[in-house]
Amino acid sequence: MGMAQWHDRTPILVSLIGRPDFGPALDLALSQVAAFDLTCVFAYPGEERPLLLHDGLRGVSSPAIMANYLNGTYLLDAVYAACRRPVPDGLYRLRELAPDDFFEGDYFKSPAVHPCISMETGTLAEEIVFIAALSPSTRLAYSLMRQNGRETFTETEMEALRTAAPMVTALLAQHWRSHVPADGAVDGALLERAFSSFRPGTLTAREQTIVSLVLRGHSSLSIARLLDIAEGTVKNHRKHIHAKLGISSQTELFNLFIGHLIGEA
Amino acid sequence: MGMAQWHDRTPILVSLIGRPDFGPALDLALSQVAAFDLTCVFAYPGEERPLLLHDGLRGVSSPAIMANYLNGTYLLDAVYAACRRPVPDGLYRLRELAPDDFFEGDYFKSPAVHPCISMETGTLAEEIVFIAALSPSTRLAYSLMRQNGRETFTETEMEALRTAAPMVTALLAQHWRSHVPADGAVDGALLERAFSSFRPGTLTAREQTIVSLVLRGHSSLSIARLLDIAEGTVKNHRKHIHAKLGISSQTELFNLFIGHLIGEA
DNA sequence: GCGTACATATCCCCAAAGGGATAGTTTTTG
DNA sequence: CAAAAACTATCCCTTTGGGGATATGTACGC
Repeated sequence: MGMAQWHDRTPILVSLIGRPDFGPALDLALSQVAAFDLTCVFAYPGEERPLLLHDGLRGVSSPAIMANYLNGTYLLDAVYAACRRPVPDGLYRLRELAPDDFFEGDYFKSPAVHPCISMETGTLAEEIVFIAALSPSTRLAYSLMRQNGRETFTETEMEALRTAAPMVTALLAQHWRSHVPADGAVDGALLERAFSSFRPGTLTAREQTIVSLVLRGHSSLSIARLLDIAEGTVKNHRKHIHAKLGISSQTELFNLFIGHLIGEA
Repeated sequence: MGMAQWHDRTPILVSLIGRPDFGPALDLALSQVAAFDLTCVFAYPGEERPLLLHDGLRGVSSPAIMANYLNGTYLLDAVYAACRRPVPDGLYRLRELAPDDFFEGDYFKSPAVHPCISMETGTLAEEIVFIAALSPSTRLAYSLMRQNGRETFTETEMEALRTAAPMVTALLAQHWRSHVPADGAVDGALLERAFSSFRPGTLTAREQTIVSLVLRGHSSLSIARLLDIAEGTVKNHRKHIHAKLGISSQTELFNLFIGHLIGEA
């Protein structure tokens, strides 16, 4: 069954946390426990679009299909639904996660939506997935797939993979934690407090509003639309802000703010 | 023997990497494999003074003795010598590491130098130590100690601990890597640490260099002059960085980094 | 009433960043 | 050794930001 080999390899996986070859190494180590053909890791952060964190699809899924999936068809994915439900950390068969009629529906059969299932070379024998929580609202999904013509995973294999699951989910979370935007951190209370304690008195209320929007990543045009004023007005405000703070670029503004954040800590 | 319990607990240890309760949890998990009374983790970075990273000494070592050790008597320590030699990662008995006359020398017998050995309550039955490399010149040492009146570690216990050693050393390195100033980093400031822990694995070394310069406020031209490459090359790197991080502007890069800073706190 | 500060808005010009495409050289890695 | 990845470089074109100058409306206080 290969559990001994699995235990032998886990220390190596731990040492590869945070390194670029972690994904391939995880594939390799798990292949000692049970055979599979394709893998991938997606993050489903909050209500945002998924991120492809690891691509073990061997080029079977075209870039166009992947782009489709990331742009919207993921909403129809049973794995996505499970991550939103959410389910506890562990190993799941796709058949368990999917509604009864899933495999009869348009999604599964469409050749243009799923990055893994619908490939030119045929259909999948089975997909199983490790699900790991990164935060209350973010889940990682590590899929193992068997291609057409092969058997489904036996219960013996599943049992061995289930034994490995606690380690797999812990590894997934540790390695990819820093690759996924933190839970609402960018508009969290911490950031709010940092904004309001940033140069109070020097800037007018309106200017503070504009600074906080700039720091959140908005362009002048985007700010103008948000506040329902002209783009030129926003640019003018930014000009005044720069003059007051004694800086001459957005970059310096970010630097001031980073210094402010660190100084507070 | 407890190897089954050990394997059960390692996933929890992995999930605690980077969290404050990792040290105690490691002590607890290893105590299932073999009994011991006291523990501690030191880092020996380059040629600098050691750092006490984990204190499982239960107050047996006085602050004064610890200060002495950190200030200079560590130079006489056999564990320090082993880390400077250096020895390969693994588990060692202190008796193996020490020169033959070590236990007869002034160091071992002095009541004022060793943070663990010389305590009021008596002497040690034995000390064993896991040594893990953090970098070519930095080693971590995780000591397990049995107090007076107990037996030394049996060969059976040592064998069990040696089986666990690859995982233990990998865990040590991962958890405490960010606690020890990077190799040759002059100041190892907060900001430096934040830069180096920003999306590891996603970006190449060169790309990380460019990101850190951009975040410091440099323009493409300024970076080009600093690195003595063409401005277009810098712009190209930035293009690739944006693609990898899934963003499309400097502003978003700053946002990611601010989120990273806040997320770490 | 008048000055001041603030928010709004427009024009022009230049510097910088973003992005597609392509390609030669070096380094890493299997 | 051969393939892959990374680093280097250039061309061209669009979008965004930065800054000078200027102007109108509005709210507040003296």
